[in-house]
Amino acid sequence: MAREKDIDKLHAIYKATLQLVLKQGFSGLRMGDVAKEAGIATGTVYIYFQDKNDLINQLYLWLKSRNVEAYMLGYDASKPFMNNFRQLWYQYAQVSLAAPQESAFLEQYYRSPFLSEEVRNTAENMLKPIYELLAKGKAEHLVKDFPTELLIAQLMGPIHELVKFHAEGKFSVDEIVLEQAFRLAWDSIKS
Amino acid sequence: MAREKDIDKLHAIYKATLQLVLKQGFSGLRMGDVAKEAGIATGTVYIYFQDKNDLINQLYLWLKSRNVEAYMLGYDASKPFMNNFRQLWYQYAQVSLAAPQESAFLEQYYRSPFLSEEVRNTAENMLKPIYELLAKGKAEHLVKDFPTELLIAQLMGPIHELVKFHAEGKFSVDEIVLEQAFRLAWDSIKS
DNA sequence: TTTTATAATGAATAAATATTCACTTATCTT
DNA sequence: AAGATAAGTGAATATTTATTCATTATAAAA
Repeated sequence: MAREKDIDKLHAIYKATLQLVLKQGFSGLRMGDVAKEAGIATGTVYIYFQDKNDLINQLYLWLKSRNVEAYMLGYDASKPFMNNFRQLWYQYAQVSLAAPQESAFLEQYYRSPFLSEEVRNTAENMLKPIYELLAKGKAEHLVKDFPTELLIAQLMGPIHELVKFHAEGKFSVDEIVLEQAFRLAWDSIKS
Repeated sequence: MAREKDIDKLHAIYKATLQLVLKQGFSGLRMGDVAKEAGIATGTVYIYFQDKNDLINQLYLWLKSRNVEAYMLGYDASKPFMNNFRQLWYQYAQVSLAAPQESAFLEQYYRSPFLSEEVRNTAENMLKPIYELLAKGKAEHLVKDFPTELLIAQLMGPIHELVKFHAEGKFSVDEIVLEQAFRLAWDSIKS
């Protein structure tokens, strides 16, 4: 009973926090600034989050699940390996490139000391379908019989790196480059 | 004339800072702790560094140059492409794996808002020989004629990713895995 | 409409911590 | 050996900032 929490305020806090963290890093993040940017009072932030650390953890989880949802769109384990591989690779790349700052945040904070073990594990679990897909590719002799973790590193690494280049404006990733990148990825792991 | 700065103290400060940043992140870094860990007085840190930000920037530069020096060891642009490529790839991977935390620090802070533009550029320049090597490989038709940045991303990305896995203890990178990783790298970019 | 539980506020509080500085110590020069 | 210059110290200061809390506003339930 009584008044309910406002989902819009929650989202406003998330957005404000992301923006500030990207601009100034975690150490530059002030709860007062978050509140100001979100258009609410300082104390209100503490109604939605226990403390600063909780806020960062929840933000991470929020962004990560939106992210996973986006690149897993239309994924269906029963489809042939190559279809799923191509689709997943492109979607992961495109989603990452479309919001490079969010990707950078997710990448950076996954290893930061701020994330709780629990949140880290939750994020880890979201990669499961990718592991399973590669296992399938190996079983069908389409992919080199190397450790799955190695293959994952080989596939995700270049995308992460490209996203960073792209975000820095050092190198623009267009359609053509994306196709070239996919070719590199596939040439790399195909058996 | 008069007393000179003590290089051992400088290094002690660097080491203390690195250790603390790795454990608690930049936001958890306290100048008092740095001094304590380095076995000197708080004020002394300010004789060696202007402020906290300067300390982080200088630390980055210090680690980066040691890092580059280590993996560039024995590099000689006049040797055949494949020799240099193999050597550089292995050295980069081994150096990174040998000190995964330092590598993580370098990777993470390269994109952080704390690094000054100048330091960032200096770091960027250190990659030049790698760019030149790949350009040579393309010119000799040994490597796919794709943008150099794309090839760099394809080569460095997986190593960075592997180092992270390795550091987390999620996946142990031994001799065999390293050979497999090299094979993936080469299969990927060879023309 | 009244009651009630909870959201929202933001000034005040409580810490935390970067930085300074008056003073001491060490080392170099003459 | 004396003087000069800069390193080294760490308690005191200044500042920044997370968090609290007394109070008010709001929406759901009775």
